[in-house]
Order: sequence, then structure tokens, then C-alpha cells
Amino acid sequence: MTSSTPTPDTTDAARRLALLWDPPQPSTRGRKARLTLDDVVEAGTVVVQDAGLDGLSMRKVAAHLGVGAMTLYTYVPGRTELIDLMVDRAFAELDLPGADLPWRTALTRYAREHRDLYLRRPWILQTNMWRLPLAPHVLDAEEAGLRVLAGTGLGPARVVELIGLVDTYVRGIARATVAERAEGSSSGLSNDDYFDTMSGFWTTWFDPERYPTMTRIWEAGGFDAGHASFDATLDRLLDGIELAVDRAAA
Amino acid sequence: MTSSTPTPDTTDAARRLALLWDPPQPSTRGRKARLTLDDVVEAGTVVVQDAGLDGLSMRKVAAHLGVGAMTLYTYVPGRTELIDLMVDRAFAELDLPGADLPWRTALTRYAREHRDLYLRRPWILQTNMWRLPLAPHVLDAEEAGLRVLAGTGLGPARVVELIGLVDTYVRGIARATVAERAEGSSSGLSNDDYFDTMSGFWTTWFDPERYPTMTRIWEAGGFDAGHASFDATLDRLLDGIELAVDRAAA
DNA sequence: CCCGCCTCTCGTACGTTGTACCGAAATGAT
DNA sequence: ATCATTTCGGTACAACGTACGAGAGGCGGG
Repeated sequence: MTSSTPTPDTTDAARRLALLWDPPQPSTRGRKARLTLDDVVEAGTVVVQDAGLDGLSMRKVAAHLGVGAMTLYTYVPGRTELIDLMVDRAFAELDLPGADLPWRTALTRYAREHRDLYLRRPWILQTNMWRLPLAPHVLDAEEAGLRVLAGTGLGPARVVELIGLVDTYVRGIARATVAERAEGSSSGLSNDDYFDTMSGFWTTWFDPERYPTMTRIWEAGGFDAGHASFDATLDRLLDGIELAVDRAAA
Repeated sequence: MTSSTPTPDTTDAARRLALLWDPPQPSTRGRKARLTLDDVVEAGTVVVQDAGLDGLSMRKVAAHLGVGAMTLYTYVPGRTELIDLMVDRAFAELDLPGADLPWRTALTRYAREHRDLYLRRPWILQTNMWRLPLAPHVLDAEEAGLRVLAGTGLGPARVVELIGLVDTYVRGIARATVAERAEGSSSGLSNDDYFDTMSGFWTTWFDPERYPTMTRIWEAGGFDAGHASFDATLDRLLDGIELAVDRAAA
């Protein structure tokens, strides 16, 4: 809000945030826009769903909208910001637990909703950012998680730490599940080829003497469970949190 | 294993694994090689350290070695495989706990070593793969973790599940720490600019009424701790595991 | 009504990327 | 000396993000 320039020369970072928090309504002046910002974000979401984040190119998004590539830059400063917007839009889909639920139920729902989101839109896990964008709906999710834990009487630092633990767990599981699901289906390998390659690996290079524990666990079927155990492990995690809650209450 | 071709036309995936598990020794025939595979992998590691994974280009690696770009393809099938090799090399740096330590000590060391590795080589966290490559030293690490937990008498499925939980926690913390560390230092923003942008965000767009819990926790200093609490949270996680161990022993 | 300004549209172009292709150069085996 | 084999690397292509600027369309003030 500098007084010298009517439009403060905002930095790139500020521009990026402005788009997320204060999307401009179409101005009445000048030529009419064929698209809305939301159109662009939606097209991006469509493209990314079956091309992956690497396959998300401005040209493809533009083609999907039937416009020239450069047209997108009227609505969005660049690819990075488009992805931010897409993430925000995705997080808006979360059905976050209200304040009425007991904390354990609420946290379970919080975790499941996040996992489902990641499984539905795995590209979110591919965004290379170190943290999620500072976007409204992302903060909504964080707020909901914090609120649940803050209601247990835990100290502020503990609350932050524990919601981080849950987030981290959920992302980890989602990542593993996606890996399992997409194994071989990508890279253009048929399932047979993939199986051949893998069994070839086990017989050719895998040395049971170097990896005895892995071998034993494999033979015992320890790797079979997959990650159907999401809820079970989550419960154990919540047990740990409950312990901290009880300790704080005493 | 078709009989028509003496060298079975291995798939790409098999080639990728072959390079990791059976690096070819330089053949005595033909022109002498100026480089070794290890030279290339090391150069890649150097480049990635200060250019990030996005900045890791074949041309830069080649330039760093003083050779033409295409020369690298004599040693490595492509960029993807080079990254695989770099990851394997990085994991070889881990000082994994031996079988002599009590499980809690061993698991603490396991976790700390991994965290240190990720902080030292953050680009590993940027590799977009859904899971780490099936590489010897990566499996060494996994084996070590599994061995520690298998020694506690837990069932195979539990062992797999819990080591996954630890891995996931470590990666999550490392990611957050890197984010914190690199905040603003990248993107060419000076620290002042970054601070300005951020305080601008809080005053301009952040709405305390929309995010009351976040606001309260912020005011209480709940976010200040950063992630110095790695050990503390890890201890709590190990408490949870100890509970499972005791329950299994009973 | 019309002029001028403002906004959107997008063809062209530049730099960068991974890597396919192929000839040239170098070396051990014969 | 000849040949097979291997490394080396220039050239080239497709795809990428996006800077630039000319054109097209539509509103406000005269």
C-alpha cells in the first residue's frame, strides 16, 4: 500500500498470493474475456489427471480449452501459479470435520478425507514444493486439524507437532498406495512384462543372504497386507495421541 | 529369454536394474573410456547439490566433467537412471545400526541417520518417484530397519507397518525442515523482501476470524518450536511402538 | 456517434531440456 | 595392417515455459 504508486509494484511472491486470496473479478472495461480463471484451473485439473504433473503443459491446457497457449497468461502468471490454484481447488473438496465431533472421530475423518483426496488426485503428491501453497482452502484444512487437537487441552506446541505427525502419516501411506496401484501400469509395461521383470529381479539379483530379514518377512507374507491397514495403523497413532492427551489432562 | 537372440532383449526396466546391481566393468576391447560410471554419478551429485533436482541437466553434468553432453549416454541410459544411481550412492552413506544394539537405540540411530541424509541431500526428497529405486543400498537400509523391529518379536506385518511409519515420519520432518531452511532464500528473494511479503500476507489477507485456532496457536508461540522437537516426537513414536512390542510379548 | 483507451488473444520466437542418430576417432585382437 | 569394438560428441528434433508485440474487440467520455 505505498502511496507513491497507485498500483504497488508487488513482488512475484505477492502476486502469487494475491491470485489465491483475491481473484480479480472480470473488469467491465476492454475486450470481453472468453474464459474465467476457474475455467483455466479446471482445465488444468483435467489435464493433470491423466497426464500426471509432468504432462501438465501450458500448451495442453490451452488446447483443452480451444485457445492459444499464450492466452492462458492473461489469467495466470505462469505454470507454477496455476498449480497453486489447482491445489487450492483440490483442497476445497475436503469434507472437514466440524467442531461437534469427539476428537478421535474428527481426527479419523480428517485423516481419511486427506487420504482419499491424495488417492483421487495423486498429482498433489508430485508437486515438488517443500510445503503446500499458502492457499485459503489449504489453510482451512490445517485450521480444522488444529482445532480438533486444540480442543483436547494439549499445549499449542504439542498440537502443531501432532497434527504434523498425522499429516505426515497420511501422505506417506497415500504415496505408498499410489505406488502400489500404479506399479507397472505406467512406463508402458504390460502387467506380464512387469511381472517378468520383477521375478527376474528376485531370481537374478536379489540376494537372500544380503537381505535375510526381508526374505524371511516376504516368506511369512508380511508384505502382502498392502496398505489395507490404514485404519489400523491410524488407530495405533491415535492411541499414542490419546496417551499424550490423558497425560496433559492429569 | 527368447532363444533367437543370444543377448535377451531386456526391457527398459531390466536394464535399469542391471545398471544398479551389476555395473559393467570397463571392457578391455575398443577405445579406452575417459570416465567411469562412478565419475558420472559423482558429477551428477555435485551438480544437483547446488542446482537442485530441476537444475540437474545432462548438459551441466557433462560440462562439469569436461565432455560432450552425449558422452554421458555411454555410461548411463538416461537422466532417470542417473538419478537412480545417485540415490543409491547417497544411501550408501548411511551408517546403519548393527544387530548388537537394543532396538530402541538402533531405531533412533536409524531415524537420525536418515534425517541427516535427507537434510544433507534434500534433492532425494524431490525425486518424484512414488517409491525409492530398487537399489542395493536402499534395500540395505530397509533391511536394517526391518531387522531391528523383527528382533522385538513383533509379527511380520507389524514390522513392515511400523518401519513404514518411522520412515514416513522421518521424511515428513526432513521435508518440513528443508522448507523452513530454504524459505525465501530461494526464488531470488532477499530476506527483507521475503519478510515484507510475509508480513504483508498476514496483514492483508490472513483473516483471524476464518482461522481462529491458527491465530491463537500463533500468538501462543506454538509454531516457534520449529522442528527442533525431532527427537522428542520420535521418542513418543517409539513409545507407541514399545507399547505394541510389550503387547506382542504378553 | 466516434474516438481513444483498455483488455484480451495468440503467432512468433528464444532459450533450455532430454535424447536419437551417426560419423569420427581410438584401441585391442588377429 | 586390418578389423571389430567401443567411446566420443556434433547435429538435430520435439517439447517445454514464456517474453514480446501486433491485432482484435469492447467500454467510457466526448
